[in-house]
Amino acid sequence: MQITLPDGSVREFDAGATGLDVAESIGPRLAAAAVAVRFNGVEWDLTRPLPGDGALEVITDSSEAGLHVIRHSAAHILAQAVLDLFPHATFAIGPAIQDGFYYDFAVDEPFAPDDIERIESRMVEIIAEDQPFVRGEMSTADAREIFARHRFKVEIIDTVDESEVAGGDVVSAYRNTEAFIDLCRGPHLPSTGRLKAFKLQRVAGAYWRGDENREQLQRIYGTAWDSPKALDEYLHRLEEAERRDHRRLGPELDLFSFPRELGPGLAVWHPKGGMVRKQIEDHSRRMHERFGFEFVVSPHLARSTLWATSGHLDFYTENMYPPMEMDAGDEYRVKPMSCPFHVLIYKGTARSYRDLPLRLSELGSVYRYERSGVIHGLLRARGFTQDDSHTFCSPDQLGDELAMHLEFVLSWLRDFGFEDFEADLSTRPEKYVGEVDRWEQAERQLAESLAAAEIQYEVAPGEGAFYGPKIDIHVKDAIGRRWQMSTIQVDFTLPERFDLEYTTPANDKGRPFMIHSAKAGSLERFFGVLVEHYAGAFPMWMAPVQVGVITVADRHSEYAAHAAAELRRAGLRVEVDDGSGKLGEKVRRMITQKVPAILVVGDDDVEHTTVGVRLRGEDEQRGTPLADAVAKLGQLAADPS
RNA sequence: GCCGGAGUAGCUCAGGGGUAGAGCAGCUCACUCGUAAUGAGCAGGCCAGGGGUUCGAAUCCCCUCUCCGGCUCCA
Repeated sequence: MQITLPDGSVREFDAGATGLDVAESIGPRLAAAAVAVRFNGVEWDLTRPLPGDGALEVITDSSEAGLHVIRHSAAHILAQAVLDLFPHATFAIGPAIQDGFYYDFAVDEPFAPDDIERIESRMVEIIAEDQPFVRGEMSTADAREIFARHRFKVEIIDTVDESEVAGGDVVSAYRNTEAFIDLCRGPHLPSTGRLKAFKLQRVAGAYWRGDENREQLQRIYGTAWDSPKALDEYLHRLEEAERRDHRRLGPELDLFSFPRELGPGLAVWHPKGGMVRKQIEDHSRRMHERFGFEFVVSPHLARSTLWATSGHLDFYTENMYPPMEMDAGDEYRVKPMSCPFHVLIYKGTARSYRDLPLRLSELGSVYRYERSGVIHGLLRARGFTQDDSHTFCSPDQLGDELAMHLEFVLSWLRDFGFEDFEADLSTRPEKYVGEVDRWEQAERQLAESLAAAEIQYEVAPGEGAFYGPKIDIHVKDAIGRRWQMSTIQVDFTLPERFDLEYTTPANDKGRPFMIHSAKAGSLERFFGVLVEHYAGAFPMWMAPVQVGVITVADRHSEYAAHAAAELRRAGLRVEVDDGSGKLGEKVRRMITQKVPAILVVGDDDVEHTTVGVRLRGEDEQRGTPLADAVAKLGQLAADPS
């Protein structure tokens, strides 16, 4: 048979040749790294005979697809180990995921930490035995018999049966011992011995099929890589992420805290964190002003009837704090969003097309009753402040407005050191409100604005909110993690619900579009991500203390105060340490507090009106004239505007 | 909310039925020093909260709260 290789060449192989045979014919190194192949676009086991002529690509162990194969195989070995050690256990599903894999089990008793060690040891034995993964196909009827004891597998077989896919009554399974077989589409490693680096990480509860009304299973998470080195690097990345964790750096750098007395998810910002927040807020206001927004302010409470009109009581109640009964029949709710207030500002006057677009912006503090298990530091709090804006525009303005909002968001994110963006365009879901042609206009114009901004994006069909399509912008942080903060959403509902109108040039009544947009998302989450992105070492313009002045000895205090005054006059935030500690200790404190610029003053400096300058990550420069240092630091501390 | 783990000084942690320990941070004193930890002393705790078992509980048991890892959800 004839196999076309990735380089376009065609080679002749005997019937029944496998992907491994083809890989070996190309070269031994490739064959050693191969974990599977892609045959005519379909992933295929390395040792499975190829069915005839076709194009073949080799999937190597370090590629994304290869790691997927490795992790999926690791999941099978995990299941085998668990079924060996826990005869009453039954297994559900075990996919490969980002960086690893998991498998879900139903067991009599939840796994204990030392169970995980035993399971890991058993996996090591299975790997040492180098059992082959043997693929087989069977009818769903036979599969039902083989897996009769495993109720979740039977349920999976049932859904295969119900599906309309061609050949839907045949399933594949992989067997690596007489005792262990698992339903699986594949492909897998040729044998268990090819799993070279894995580690079980933790156990957690997880609902069967992700449905909280169904049985909760025990999920074991693990990670697997193509080599011990890659595994080590991954574990190091995890440690690095832990070191940057904003919940750890927050208290260390005295930025914020979550006093128990306040309740879960409610933070207080300390002076240092508050100073950084002020920089973010100031920048937000500058940017909003530049992009043509006006500033509004709304209260934290409103009558429940407002939330009934807006629809929040229908679709958002479980996230709202319970009502406060005032006088008879007068009930209030704390706001979970600012939109209805801005809508009322729009509605406060008869609007003409000449008023549009009307762009309203607010740093609006909102409170959402998040379920206790989901709270996560500043990244998911119960009280937070959104840099919220609502733009009201006519249909013909929508395209330009969306493009402007996207430009705003991208420019905002770049100012905070994010360069790598991806967007999701979420389109009309099954349950939606509004007219289809408005949806289509909005979706088309969102897509056009993304294309114009040259942002890579994916369409998430049906993932839009019921009230309109949206763009979510994801950024990649310094250690490669993705965060979603900014969002641009078109809304058809609120203008309807509040019956918003404007008078058109033809003296008709038009209904405006409404665009919700948050650039930072919430100041809390944005700040939390920034802390982790910068590992607490904020760029100078944001740093709570921009310059630390340190004395060599007590007799330099007066000169240090003079230098500090000069720096403050230049607009810099300065902290002086003229304590009696040793110089090294004082420098160390400034460095661990991530102060970006350190000035040291001693005898020479007093004599020559100079300072020793030490910038973050650079060597010290002694004898810099004070005036030069002030000028230079002033420049370095300039904000992005 | 659910499953699992954990709460001992401001922080990081040791102790594990017989009356509370270290390092760092803090305070005081000495030292006056040129770029990542000077020395000594002092102070600091209802061992998360409540209930139980016991002659005796930080320690064992039960309940609650909070935090951590997930599930679900999300700015």
